[in-house]
Formats: sequence, C-alpha cells, structure tokens
Amino acid sequence: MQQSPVPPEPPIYRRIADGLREAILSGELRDGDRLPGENALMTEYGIARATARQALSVLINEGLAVPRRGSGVYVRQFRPLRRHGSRRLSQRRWGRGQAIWDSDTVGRPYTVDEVVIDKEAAEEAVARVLDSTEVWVRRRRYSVDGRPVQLAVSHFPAALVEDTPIVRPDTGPGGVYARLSELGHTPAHFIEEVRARMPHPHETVSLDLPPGTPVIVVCRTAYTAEGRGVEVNEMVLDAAAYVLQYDFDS
Amino acid sequence: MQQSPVPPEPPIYRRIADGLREAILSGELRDGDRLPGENALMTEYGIARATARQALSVLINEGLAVPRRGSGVYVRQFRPLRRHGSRRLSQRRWGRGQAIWDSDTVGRPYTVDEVVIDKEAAEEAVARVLDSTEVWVRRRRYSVDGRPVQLAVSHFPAALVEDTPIVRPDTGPGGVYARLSELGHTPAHFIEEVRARMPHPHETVSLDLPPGTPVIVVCRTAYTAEGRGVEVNEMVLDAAAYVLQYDFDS
DNA sequence: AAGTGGTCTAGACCACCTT
DNA sequence: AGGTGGTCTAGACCACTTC
Repeated sequence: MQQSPVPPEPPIYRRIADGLREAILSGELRDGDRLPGENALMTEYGIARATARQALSVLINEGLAVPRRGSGVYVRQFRPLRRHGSRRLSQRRWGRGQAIWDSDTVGRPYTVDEVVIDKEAAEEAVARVLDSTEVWVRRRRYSVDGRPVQLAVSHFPAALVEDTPIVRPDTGPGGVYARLSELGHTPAHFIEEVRARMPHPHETVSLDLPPGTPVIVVCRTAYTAEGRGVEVNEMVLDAAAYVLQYDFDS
Repeated sequence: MQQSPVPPEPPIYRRIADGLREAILSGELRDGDRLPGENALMTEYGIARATARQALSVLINEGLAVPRRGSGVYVRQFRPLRRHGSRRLSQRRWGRGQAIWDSDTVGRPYTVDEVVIDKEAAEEAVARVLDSTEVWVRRRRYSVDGRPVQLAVSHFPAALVEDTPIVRPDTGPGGVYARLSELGHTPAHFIEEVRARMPHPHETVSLDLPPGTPVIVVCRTAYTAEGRGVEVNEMVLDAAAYVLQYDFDS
C-alpha cells in the first residue's frame, strides 16, 4: 500500500534558511544588507548556536550570503562582466536590446599578473589536439577593478613557438594571436567547451572566492584554416563575475 | 613593518578535508569508492563527531563526495553529456580529435516530462526582447537514462503563437522551431547567454541535485532573419551532467 | 570592551540502510 | 541489531571587527 504522504516538517535550520532566502530573492533584503547574526537567530528561535550556524551556512554555501569575521553575514550581489565568444562572427546587432541579463559594460580595463611561462610535457588530450608531446605553457591571472576574476593557462606546440615572443612575458601588440599569424599559423576556427564546478582550493585562494561560488571552466582550442591545432587555452572564471555570450546563425 | 608571515596551521577539519580531496583528485579514491565515515575519522584523528562531520561537509559542498544515509560517504563521478551550441554552423570537423574533455556520446535518448503550458505576463527583459507584454510559456524537464538533467522554460510572443501547436503539449515533428517556420517566423539568429550559480531549492528537488552541485543557466534567444525576437528559452542544467560546446570561426 | 563569526568538544535522539 | 548519516543542545576558547 502507498502510504498517504504526510509531509514531514523540514528541520528548524532549514526553515530558517528558507525564510532568509525568501527575503533575499524577493528583494526584501538587498545587496550589501546584513542578515540576522548567530546570536539574533538563537534568541529569536530559541535554538543552540550550532543550529543557527547551520542555517546561515546553508545560505553561504548557496552563494547568497557572505560571512565577515567580527562583523556579520551579508547579502551577496551579482553584477557580472560580459564575455563574448563568437562576437566577431556577427557584427550585426539583431533585435533591439538583445541581452536578457544585466551586466556591466564590456571592455572594462583589466590587469594581468602572476605570469608564469614554462616548457612542459603535454597532457594526453592536449598533446592529441596540438599534435605535440611538448608544449609551452603561459599561465596568468586577470583582474578587473583590482578584483581577480579569471585564471588562464594557454598551451602551444613547443616546436611552433620556440624563441618567439609567445614564450616571453610581453607578447607585444595584438597578443599571441597576432604572433601566431606572423608565424603563418593564423587561428581561424575555435572550439569552446564550457563546464561549471565548485573551485579547487588553489582557485579559491587565487580568485579570492567566497564559499558557495562555482567556477566556469572554458577550454578554448584554436585551429588554423588548415585544421592544425595551435593553442589550447583553459580559463577558470569566477562564476559570480561573468556572463558568457555566444552569437550564431542557424 | 611587515610581519614575517608565519603560515598559520589550518584547522583540523580542513587538513582532513585536504587529505581526502587529494586522494580523490589523484585517483587514489575512485568513482564510487567509500570515504572514511564519521566514526572512522573520530577514532583516527581523535576528534569530536561535529569536527569529523565538518571535514566531510567540505568535500560534500565541493561536489566531490555524496553522502548516503545509513550507508556512508562516497566519491562522486563526473561523466557529462555534450550539448552543442553552434554546431550546425560548422559541419566540417577541424583537426583530429577536437574535444578536450571526456564526455558521453552525443544523441543519447532523452525523455520529457512535467510539461506545463501557460499564458502569462512577460517579465520586463523578456517583454523587451519579444516586443510583447503577454507570452505563452512552455515549461518542461528533460531526463537521460531516467536521471533529470535539465529544466527548460520557453517564452513566445502571445499574439504569434495563439491557437497553434506551440501552446499544446505535443508540438509535432520538428518541434517549436518547425512550427515557427510554418508561421513565417523561421529562427535564423541565436544568442546564448551562459552563467553558473548554486541551485535554488526547487531546482535541487526537480533535478535531484546532491549538495555541492552548481547549475549552468543558458538563456537562448531566437531571432528571425528580420531581427524579430520569437523565443526566449531559459535552461537550467545540472552542471555535473553537461559540457557545452560552441564552434565558431574568427 | 563588546559583539561577531571560526573552531571544537561531548554528549543526545532520530531515520535510514545493511546484514 | 548495528552502523551510518541527520539534527540538535550546551557549553568552551579564539581571532577579528567595530565602537
């Protein structure tokens, strides 16, 4: 027999979290607003400290709130940058205001640091695509408004870029794609693979991610018109800092 | 004066979590393997139960482990489906094996359920793009191998689709795009906006997401050749179930 | 100095799964 | 029946922020 489903009461910490989430999503609590703290929840609901913490940890792990030591727990905002994938493809603008989601202006100035360049043995998948067991690797970090937003690791076939500006910190005007062009290997086709996951510890540190923030991982492979793979670039983005946009025709 | 940075010992629960994560990422612990449970950690490290739980909760919130009541905590696997964005654009295949990341075969059979169709007032951004304050909305859920992987909500300008198969559960062969074509509004241009975040509670339930799993949100807008917006489709994907792929030329 | 979140202990009762 | 994770209490000490 199917038992008449008696809806079990959610545990206290969950009901509290639900209430606070509702307040956040409905806009009752806004951007930098302060949530009731542990002590407030303890007295208001007559619960132990650990239970109040558990309720707040739900919202923190959902990325809706950020704890600040010695101060309180605050509502987190979402105001992303816009990253264009296949933009050049469609210079025309379709429709009126085609973007659905809010985002900050494109083309904000960014800075690059933590540049590290190495010659390494290629991972299997990279070796396959670049048709080279040895690769030069460029690692760097991008920041906008002093806030780190992206880690990037580019791989090039070693034989292709040896003794070129591509293996030096400053790649010159136009960047690595301009240099590849001068070498007779103009990137013509791109594949971007996109996934999302929770960050690894070094990413949490390097991107200064609060708990509950996923990362978007974009793996971009560049091919010449002849179909030769010339770059594999893996980017790790703060998911709270980005909206990706891809434009294409049917 | 800058104090010589004495690296503070991480708390116990963090060191334990780090060790387990290392074992998982290095492959020492594999797909469905069982992690040491709360009792095991308590005796091994001589800690209280809450501390052992805290260590495990780190991995669970990172999406690396899944708890099973009455059984144990297990390593979680990542074996995604591949979703193609601008595939048709480039029928040609560049290079040898162009995919970097592992993924299951494309074109796996899927099922659709929880279909709900409604006429609603459009949200502001949707109304702007579709140039209509009233919209017909198709909600549904996609599953692969009986596992829910995607929620989708499509919006159409009300006047455009009134009394057509688009507002009925079965849209017929070719789906809504074929029907739009027959109405003289063939989708020709697409914009996809992609972001990632932690799931809302109803998404957690509907997609049966374990803790620590982000969702990928894809908002796809379809335009006719004349630049008229004819569909806004917001998809919420289990991030552990998908890799998105976009192909394009420079 | 007072308040806040961060870590940790030592218990308790419960629901669930495995054996 | 015994082990597992899920929830909760009632304390404790600490580091940090704000006043």
